[in-house]
Amino acid sequence: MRKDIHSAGIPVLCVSCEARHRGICGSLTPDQLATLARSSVKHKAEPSRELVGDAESIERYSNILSGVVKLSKTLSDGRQQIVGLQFAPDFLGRPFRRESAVTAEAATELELCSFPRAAVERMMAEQPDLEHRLLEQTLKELDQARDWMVMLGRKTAAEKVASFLLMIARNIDPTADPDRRTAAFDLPLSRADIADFLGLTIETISRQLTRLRAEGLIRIEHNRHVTIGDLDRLADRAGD
Amino acid sequence: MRKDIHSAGIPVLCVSCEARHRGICGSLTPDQLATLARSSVKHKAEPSRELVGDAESIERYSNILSGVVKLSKTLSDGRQQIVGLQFAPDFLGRPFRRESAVTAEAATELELCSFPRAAVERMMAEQPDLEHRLLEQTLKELDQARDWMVMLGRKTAAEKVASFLLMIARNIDPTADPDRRTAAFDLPLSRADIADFLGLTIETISRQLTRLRAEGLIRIEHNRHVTIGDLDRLADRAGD
DNA sequence: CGGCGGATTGATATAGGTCAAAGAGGGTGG
DNA sequence: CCACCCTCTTTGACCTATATCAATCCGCCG
Repeated sequence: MRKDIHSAGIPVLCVSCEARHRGICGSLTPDQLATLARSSVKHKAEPSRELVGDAESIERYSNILSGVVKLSKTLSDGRQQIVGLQFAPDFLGRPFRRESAVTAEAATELELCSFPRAAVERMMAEQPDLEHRLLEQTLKELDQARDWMVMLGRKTAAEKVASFLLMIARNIDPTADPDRRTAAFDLPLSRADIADFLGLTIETISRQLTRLRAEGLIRIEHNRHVTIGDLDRLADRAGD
Repeated sequence: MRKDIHSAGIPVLCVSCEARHRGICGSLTPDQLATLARSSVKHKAEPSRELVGDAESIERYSNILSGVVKLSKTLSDGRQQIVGLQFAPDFLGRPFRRESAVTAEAATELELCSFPRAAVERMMAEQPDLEHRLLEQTLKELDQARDWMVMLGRKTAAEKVASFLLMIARNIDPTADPDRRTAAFDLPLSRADIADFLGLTIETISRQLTRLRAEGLIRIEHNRHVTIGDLDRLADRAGD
């Protein structure tokens, strides 16, 4: 019965949706949610599928329901840098701008719930709390971006890789116990992506990972599955 | 007479204030502006004066009226990275958090207009447009941070220095003609600061500057005053 | 079994860091 | 007014972390 009370008037599409609680949809009234749900559509995307191109006009915004999105920028000669990773239930898209400054690409299998730009903008105008949530997420992303700037500018390759593993562990280890000592997960990124994220080359990534493995700090199976035996010990290698 | 019409009801403190137009105060009604002005205070700060310490609680927010603020982070062993520069009429402070994640320090002579935290938060609650402006500024800062991540992760020392000079030129050259070919300004940062900003050492900064000078792309007088003869030619060196 | 896209490993090169020594102003006190 | 000093900057010589180039290797799919 409790379920009925709580989901009264909640669109079917949204009933079991994570974004309704921790995501931006949490700021909407049942009515608004219903309106938005009418023009929204859930869909999936395969790894490496490009969601929004650099300098491409933005016609849809999305919530990430599961998976990881990578945001990247490319210099004219092809050098690439990943400038953000987004996880469920983040909001994907750059409000108030006709075109994106980054390329958004599925890093893993992805489930998205997308809305037409106009619908989101209308909601934003009539529901200030939506803007508030967006501001909160944007501030969080800015804080993260600044942490990464320290990492990019001042950390050694070894520290970068350790920091990266910790960041992933915190964001996608399914065993979401906040004060655990251990973690295990599938890397959402290839070695090439990790390199583009850390500002290194794929060879350096590989060498640092083997070093950590040799020292018994991590285990790697099937190239992608990582187990961290002691998060604190790894954190000591992260530099900050 | 026009002046009278436009400044009707505008607090004396704010009449000639840039932040009332381009800054966040532009979102306030004359009434709200008056209320805020009552608890706000204009003041100055000398270069290298620390405004907000890392992990320090935030009691005041400010508008930057003139000068440059540097935001930095420091690793436990002292390595430092500048993660943001703010110029007039930016809003200074991290909303919705009891403590700052960065150290804010005056890079140059500074004029600030500060408000108690409570006053700003009250305004924010009653005037959604204020949050909107804040969101806009935060998104702008995020865009910048991402550009810098590309710079930190993927550009060479030469490209970093060129990018830095262009960034400063765009932000503080007083001759604010947008489609000019040339620029001149005083560097708001010492070589050490530039190094901390670009993730390099002060020696490398110095060498790259002398190289640019030797090639006739820039002139430097009194260590701080820089003249860029041809912005486009310098932009070719910036990499993107 | 062969081919193919990662990933690892090794040998070598180099951009930028480190260490050390001079300049270059610019303020201060005699 | 000059001599000294202090801080910032430049320049030079050398070193090292990471890039680059080049083989394998490994798992997987046809």
